[in-house]
Parts: sequence; C-alpha cells; structure tokens
Amino acid sequence: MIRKKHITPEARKTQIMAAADLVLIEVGLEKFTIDQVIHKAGIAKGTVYNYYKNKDQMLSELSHRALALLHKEFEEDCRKYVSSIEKIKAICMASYYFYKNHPEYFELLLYMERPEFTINVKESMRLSMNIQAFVMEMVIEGQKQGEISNKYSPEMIQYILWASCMGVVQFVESKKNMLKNYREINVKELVETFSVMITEGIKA
Amino acid sequence: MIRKKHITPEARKTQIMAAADLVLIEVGLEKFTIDQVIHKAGIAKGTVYNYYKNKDQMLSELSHRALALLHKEFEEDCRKYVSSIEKIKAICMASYYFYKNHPEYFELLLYMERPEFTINVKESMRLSMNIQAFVMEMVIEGQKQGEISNKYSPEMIQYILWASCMGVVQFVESKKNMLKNYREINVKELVETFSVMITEGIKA
Amino acid sequence: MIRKKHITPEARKTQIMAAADLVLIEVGLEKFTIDQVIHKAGIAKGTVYNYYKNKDQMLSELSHRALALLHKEFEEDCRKYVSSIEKIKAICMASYYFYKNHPEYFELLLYMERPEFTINVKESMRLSMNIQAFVMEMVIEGQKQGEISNKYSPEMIQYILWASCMGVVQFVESKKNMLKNYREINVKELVETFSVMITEGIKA
Amino acid sequence: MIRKKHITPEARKTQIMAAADLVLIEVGLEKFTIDQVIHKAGIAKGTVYNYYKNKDQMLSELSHRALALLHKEFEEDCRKYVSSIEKIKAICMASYYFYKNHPEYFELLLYMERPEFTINVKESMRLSMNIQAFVMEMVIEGQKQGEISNKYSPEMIQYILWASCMGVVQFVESKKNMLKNYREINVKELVETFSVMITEGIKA
DNA sequence: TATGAATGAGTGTTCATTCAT
DNA sequence: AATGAATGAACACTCATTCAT
Repeated sequence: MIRKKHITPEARKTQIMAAADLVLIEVGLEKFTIDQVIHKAGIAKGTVYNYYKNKDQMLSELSHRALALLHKEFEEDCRKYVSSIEKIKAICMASYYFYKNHPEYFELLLYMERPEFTINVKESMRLSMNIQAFVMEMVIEGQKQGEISNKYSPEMIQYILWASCMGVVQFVESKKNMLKNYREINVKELVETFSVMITEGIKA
Repeated sequence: MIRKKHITPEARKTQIMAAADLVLIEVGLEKFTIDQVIHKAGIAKGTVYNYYKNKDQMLSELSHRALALLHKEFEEDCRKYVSSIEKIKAICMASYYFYKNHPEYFELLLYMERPEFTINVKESMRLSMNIQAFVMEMVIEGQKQGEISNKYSPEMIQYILWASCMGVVQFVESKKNMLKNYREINVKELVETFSVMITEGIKA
Repeated sequence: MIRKKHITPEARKTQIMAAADLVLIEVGLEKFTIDQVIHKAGIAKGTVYNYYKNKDQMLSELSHRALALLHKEFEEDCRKYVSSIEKIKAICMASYYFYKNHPEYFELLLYMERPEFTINVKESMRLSMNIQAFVMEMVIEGQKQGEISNKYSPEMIQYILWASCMGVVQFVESKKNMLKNYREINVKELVETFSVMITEGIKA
Repeated sequence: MIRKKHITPEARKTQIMAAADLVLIEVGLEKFTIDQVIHKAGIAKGTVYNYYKNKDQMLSELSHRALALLHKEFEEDCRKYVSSIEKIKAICMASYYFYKNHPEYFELLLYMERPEFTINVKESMRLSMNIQAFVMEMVIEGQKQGEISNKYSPEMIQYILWASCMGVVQFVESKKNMLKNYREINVKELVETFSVMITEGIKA
C-alpha cells in the first residue's frame, strides 16, 4: 500500500472535483461511477467518502462548476454587443453552444432537480441567482434605453428568456437525431430564428 | 403457486402499462424497474417478458401513450379558439398543463432519444410527426389569414413553437422548487407571458 | 386460437422430433430451448409436455437419431472396402466426418452421460450395442482371415476402436481453433495418420 | 453485516479458486454458478468480482490449474521409466487417472475451446504447449534411440498421442456407466490395451 | 487521514414447467 | 388432446457504501 502524502483538504477536494468533471464529460451522468472518479484521481475509494457524504453530494458540488461556466460564457458573449436586444440574442446562442459543448452538464442540472435528490442546493441557488441577476440587469438597461417593452416586468422577462433559451436548446438538441431522419432542419439556424422571434416579442 | 386468471392479451398489456405508468409517476425514470412494475401489477416477472421484449421496449410503448395523449390535449384545447394566434397560445398552455400533470412523460421522451436506446423509434416518429403536422396546419392557416408573419417558413415556425413550448415548460417546471424558495413567481403566469411574447414575435 | 387437427400420437412425436432436430442443428445444445422447438413445429408449448415428460426426455429420444445416423454412415463407408483393416480405417474417417458434420450430436451424446441426466437410456444402449456389434463382426472377420492379431479379444478391439476414434476426433476437433494459431496441422491428415497407427497396432 | 478479515489478495484468490474447484467437482460445469462459489467460500458476491472480471475469467484461471496439474502428473509418471515406449504408455495411463480423478477439468478445457468463450487464451496455450513440448521431446528421444519409427514426424506423433489418449480416456470414462450395465469391461485394462496398441503402431 | 477489500441489495433477463381454458 | 399465458427460481453482473487496517 502506497500511502499518499497528506495534502490540504481544499487541494484534495479540487483534485476529486477535477477527476469527477473529466469522468462526467467522458461517460455522461448515466454511467458516472465513483470507481471511475477514484481511478481518474488516483486515490482510494474511502478517501472520497472523507470529503463527500455520498455520490449525490459530489455531483451537487460538480454542478457548481457547470453553473459558473455558463455564467462566464454568458458574460463573455454579451460583452461583444452594445444593444440589449443583441445581447439577449447572444445569450440565446450562448445557451445553444453551451448545451452543444457540455450536454452532460445539462443532464447534471436536471438530475439535481429530482425530488429524491436530497442534497441541499443553497450554493446552486446562489449561482443561479447570479446568472439571473446578470440577465435582469441587461433587461432593465434595455428598458431604460427604450429598446425593450415596459409592459412586462424585468424579472418576468429575464426568467422567460433564461428558461426558454435553455429549454428550446435542450429540446431541439435532444430531437436532433430524430430530426435528421425526416426533416432537414439546421439546428443552429433554428435557434437563431428563435432568438429573433423572442426578441421581436419583447421589443418596445 | 397461485395462478392468475387468463385475461385477454390486450387487457394484460393495458394492466402492465397502467402499472408501468404509475411506477414512472411515482419514482421517475431513473429508478424505474421491472420489479416495481410487477409488484404494482401483481404479476410474475416472466409475464412482463411475454408481452415486452425488454425494459426499453416497454418504455417505448409507454412513450407512445404519452405522445398520443399530448396530441389529444392539443386538439381539444385548440378547438376552443378560432384565431390562429389564440390557438398557438392554447398550445403553449396545453404543453404547460401536460408537463405539470405528467412530468415523467417528458423524461421518458428524452430518454428515448439517447443513442443507447436501440428500440425502433418508427412509431414514436409517426406520432411526433402527427403533432407537428397538426401545428403546421395551424400556422399555415394563420399565414393565409394574415395573422402570422410570412417572413418565417411555416415549418420553421411550427418547429420553434413546439420546441420552445416543450422546452420552456420543462425547464420552468424543473426549476419550480428552486424558484419557490427565492422568488415568488407564478409559473402559470410565466408560461402565459411566454405565450404572449412568442406570438408577438410571429405576428404579421 | 386455431385448434390443430388431432393427428396420431406417432405423427405428433415425429413432428416434434423433426423440429427438435432442426433446432439442435441450428443452434446447438447450449441454446436449445423448448420455445424454439414449438416455434419450429408450429405447435403449442403444452403439447410438447403431453408427449415428453420434460426437456431431457426429448433430448434423449433425439439422441437415438444421432446413433442411428452414425451406424448408417459406418455401414455405408465400410461397404466400399473388402479388407478388414481398410474397413477399420474407414470407420476412423467416418467418425471424423460425422463429428465434423454433426458436432451437435456429439454434444448431445456427451450431455446424456452426465450423472444428473436421469432419463433412462435403454434405447440408447440398444443402439450403441448395434454399432458395437457391427464393428465387432468386422474385427472377428479380420482375425479369421489373419489380418488382425489374435492377441486381443475382438470385444476389446472393437471397444478401443470405437472409443479412440470418437475420442480422438472430438479432441482434435475441439482443439482445432487453438491449433490454428500456433501449429499448422491438417486435421484430416492427423486423423488419417491416427487410423494408420492404430491399425498397425492391431495387425497380425 | 459481518465484515470478513482482510487477507492478502493471493490468499483470497486461492480461497475462491478452491471453492470454485469444489463446486466444479460437485455439480459439473453445466450447473457451475457464481452463487454456489460464494456460498462455498463464505464470501459476498461482489468480492468475487473484485478478483475476476466475470465467470469465464474465473473458469479460465481454474483451467490453468488443470493444465498445470496434468503436466505435473505426466512428468512424475514418466520419471519412473527409461524406455520411451514405456514412458508413452505411462502417459496414456496418467491421462486415464487424471480424467478419473478430475473429470470436471476435461469439461472445463473443452468449454474453453468454444468460440463464444472470449477470454484470452494465451496462458492456456502456453500451458498446452508446455505439455506438448514435453511429449515431443520424449518422442524425439525414442526415435534417436531407434525405439520409435521414423516414418511419422515427431510433431504428428506427439499430437496424436496426446489427442488419442485424452480422447479415448474421456470417451471411455463417459461411457463407463453405460458399459457397466451390459458388458463387463475393466476400464483400466481397456486403457492399458489401448496404450499397447498405439505404441505397437509407432514402434520402429 | 488514507486505504481498498468486502459487502449485498438490486437489476434485467431467461426458460422449463404448469394448468386453466 | 391442444393451447399458450402465467409462473418464479435462477443467473450473471453492478456499484454505492462501509470499515478494519
């Protein structure tokens, strides 16, 4: 038995998270196992349970990475535009690319919503709120500048935007295989058209 | 060994489907097991395999029920309106109620899209196409009558409508628990607002 | 339910045997199932159990066909030669071809030797004895004509001949795959050489 | 849950092998199950799978024991003789005793030849080759000393010897029950006679 | 703290056999 | 006699979790 050097708990958690991340990306949530994580991290099974109560606890913390990444990509893509309407379209497209590049993170976020998922979601909520706050500010700015209609509350708008973007992207992506077979629809074009429609709907 | 009465194969399949339905509702797709189905139906394990080749085959047939039901509800709700725009709003709301009442069906439809899911999806595709054809006719009618903009193809519109409705509803619903905790948003109102926005976006 | 015409028990058994034979040939003993037999015969499951106590009973009767066929092939091949020694070589080769053409019959005969195989083997024994009697007569004839040594009893010779032919053929055949990989040995040539050796060993 | 003491992996594997051995002896290959092995070893199911990838892997390793044991017995019995012919007869008898004492090992070796058996057979081949090399050296020695005919290649001879010994022994043994009932033949005597015949056939 | 062997409930699937019709 | 739906004991294999070392 080769006993690993003691490292700080923080470093150990980071190490485990990194391994878990790789496993999730490589095999997806369905086939995500602790065994694969410890193999990837090069640590023992028991060690994982010194840092995470159970598998779900681990997945919960993993989801924070997903939310943080989404937020980051939203911000980066919005920075390229001045007009609020254009920024909102950018968010729609960013959602599309995010799901396309990290489908497993979507799975993870959905999994965590299940009622039997008992892990507390405080941190997840905080991160979600950050994203929502980011979009909401954008909407408020748009309303101030007269680009976006005042007839809906900014909160309502931001929520619909986020939800519909995420939703349509996920739904479209999941139907991609089926689509291929009987209708030639370009998925990217579809999401773009969606972003035009939804922004038309909220224009002042 | 207490031997069950012979009932017609149709009745037995219905019985099994009903049990599977209940199990899906109660525990979700992730924890859906044959054992739970037979326990619920009060039949032997082998009996299930006399009617379904395997678990996936069973889930596949269950999904047909879901699609058929969705179609039926779309039609019933649209019949109440004359204007195409109103009919489209009705579809958004119908999607919302459907997901609210049968959240497990959404999971199921998603699960069946997975590449690992090898069961023949012909019937699923047929049913999906029926729904799409139904919505597309509505859009074409709306364009003829000048209610809906001609700048998008009817096919694109119907697809976006379907996808965004399904998508937003699913996403909203899945976030409901989280929403409850930090923002008082009425989900129904949210979907209604979404339906207004999206129809504003396609108006002529 | 389409009720089959009643036919004579003999005809029904013949029908079942023919189907069982086909199944054994097509899928081998390992995957031989009652389901496949009734599918092939176009009859109901219960019907089989009206004629055979259980699966083993059915296989037992099936083995009689195998023994009869082997006997027939021995006789046909020996008829081509006059010399006893040549006839014995012919039997060795016939054993080889029989196993090559009907490996599943060998499996069956072996399976029936297992201690847990409880079916009575009277008929099998009768058929085996017929084959042995056939070979023994050949040996006696050879001894009379001075071709075969008198120092072994005809019974012993015939038994060794039968056993070693069957045995070597089976063993050689089973090792064929492994042989292919590391030594280029022609199986037919090997059996021929064996037949030469063993007949050399019993020559007068 | 009573947790077993940690023992060395080697000891655990030995323990499992011993249990598997017993099970194979008691019930034969056909009815050999993991459940019986764990019951015999008094360990949990999962433990087996910590040491063997699957059932076939386990059987494969078990077969290595069989081949090693056979080799050992060949060597021990040959050491008692000087003449090559006598050594070859010793091998025939050793094969007989081996099968008599370990009939299940024969089944096992045959099972592993099946095309369905996908486990890597490198080690089995290595062990088989060791045995063949051992016999071949004996034949070459006999040819050098003029005891064994030069008209057959040593390779052919060794292969026929091995195959016919194994084959006849297996066939004879499997027919033993049947023999008992209708002909009083002493099996050991039969194998001895076979060994005389086959060596007569290869004498110079 | 780190280890990793041990655990065992569970999962989908098979198929010989039974027996109500 | 014929049917075929129903049965359930087996079976191989998985993997999150535990705990002695």
